[in-house]
Amino acid sequence: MMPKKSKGRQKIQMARMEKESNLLVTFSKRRSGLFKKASELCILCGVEIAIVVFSPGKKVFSFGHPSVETIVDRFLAQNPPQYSTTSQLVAAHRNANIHELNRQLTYEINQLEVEKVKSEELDKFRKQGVENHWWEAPIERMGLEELERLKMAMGWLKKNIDDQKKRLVGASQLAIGPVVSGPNGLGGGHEYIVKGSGLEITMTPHGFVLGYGHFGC
Amino acid sequence: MMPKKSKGRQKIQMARMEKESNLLVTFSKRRSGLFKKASELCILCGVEIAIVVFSPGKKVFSFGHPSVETIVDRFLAQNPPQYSTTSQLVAAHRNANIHELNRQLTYEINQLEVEKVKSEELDKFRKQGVENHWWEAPIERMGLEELERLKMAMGWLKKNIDDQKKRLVGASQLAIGPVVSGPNGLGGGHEYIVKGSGLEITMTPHGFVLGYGHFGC
DNA sequence: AAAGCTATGCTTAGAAC
DNA sequence: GGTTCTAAGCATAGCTT
Repeated sequence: MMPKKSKGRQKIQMARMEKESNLLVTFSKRRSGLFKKASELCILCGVEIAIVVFSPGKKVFSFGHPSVETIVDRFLAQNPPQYSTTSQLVAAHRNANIHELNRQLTYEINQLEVEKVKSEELDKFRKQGVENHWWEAPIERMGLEELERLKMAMGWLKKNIDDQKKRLVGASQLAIGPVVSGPNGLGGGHEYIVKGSGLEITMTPHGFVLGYGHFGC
Repeated sequence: MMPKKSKGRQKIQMARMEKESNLLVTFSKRRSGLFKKASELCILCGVEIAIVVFSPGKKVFSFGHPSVETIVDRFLAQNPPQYSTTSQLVAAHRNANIHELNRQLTYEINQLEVEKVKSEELDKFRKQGVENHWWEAPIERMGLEELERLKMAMGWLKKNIDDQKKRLVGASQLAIGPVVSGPNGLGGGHEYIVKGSGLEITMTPHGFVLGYGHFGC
């Protein structure tokens, strides 16, 4: 009888691994497994997921569908830190939403500029045959349609930002920039900006962001 | 011979599940599995992970160690959207870092106020015997030490924010609020704020945030 | 250190409650 | 809607290359 070639998988203690070499291998394997599980959850249940991992070597790995930024923005918009009683902090947070709008818009505009580069990078990744998960699939097929929606989204976002800026500072200039809050730290007239539909709809209109996952770093 | 009581696990197609009832059950099971995998990766490899999931019902579920906010902030600080050639957008982004500083500080300040409430909520969760994962472990044991570090971090962050505000607008007031950029959209003197060590060190000093995971919503 | 192997432990689909 | 059970599918620790 042949001796067994391997003892197979052995149980391990749930504690930080001692051997650094094992730890690195395990991290790589389990990170891959985690991302695969996430992708399956996306596919099976049609949900949106973002994962950010800082490796033992402090490098960042991320998984996102449709993108980490999309989900993070929505998370931050919906889980704003609770307000302090300090009026300055309240004022700072009121502007946060305008800022998030700015960032979202800028992000989307920049996608136009970096899309080609990213596409090439993804192609390189795939040709190196690293892995073959669906989130590394060709970006090309979502080029045209998304660009069209993006164009609409941009116009819409820009209008909303401008409207909200007018409400906040009474200014009518279209330039995108920081907005200062009024002197009254808790004035009721602006509250709806924080929790109102204006922000939620504007920030993350369903399907209005370029949807693709990205990987590694 | 007894008839088999179950066919056991059956293979499924990797595509969106048809039956909505099955989809909901699968989402719940697999989300739980995903978070468990993440927690194991945290423990075994000592890494930091954030997961945000938007459920089929658009509710948000999150896993984070030490916290979603910590990791998201670091991710955003390290993956800033590429600059557009549009000067307004550049200006908007320059202020983004100050804003992130503000948000981080505000978040940490507010932790002081909400910690007790969260602790009680977690206790309730545990007493309901929902699950028994480590990230739902008692928050009490990290109360004192973290509060001490938080106190230091607050002073440090406040100083940095003030310093950077002075550089940007020449103002010396300590009030936390939005900062306007100079008229020249691409002035070289402020560039270091975007990528410089001031932000990176200030935003996410290792171990300077309240470290605990949170769950559900 | 990255890729493949294999036996074993872990996850989970389907069903019943 | 949640729980529990079962058996089959899947992930992966320890090896080897």
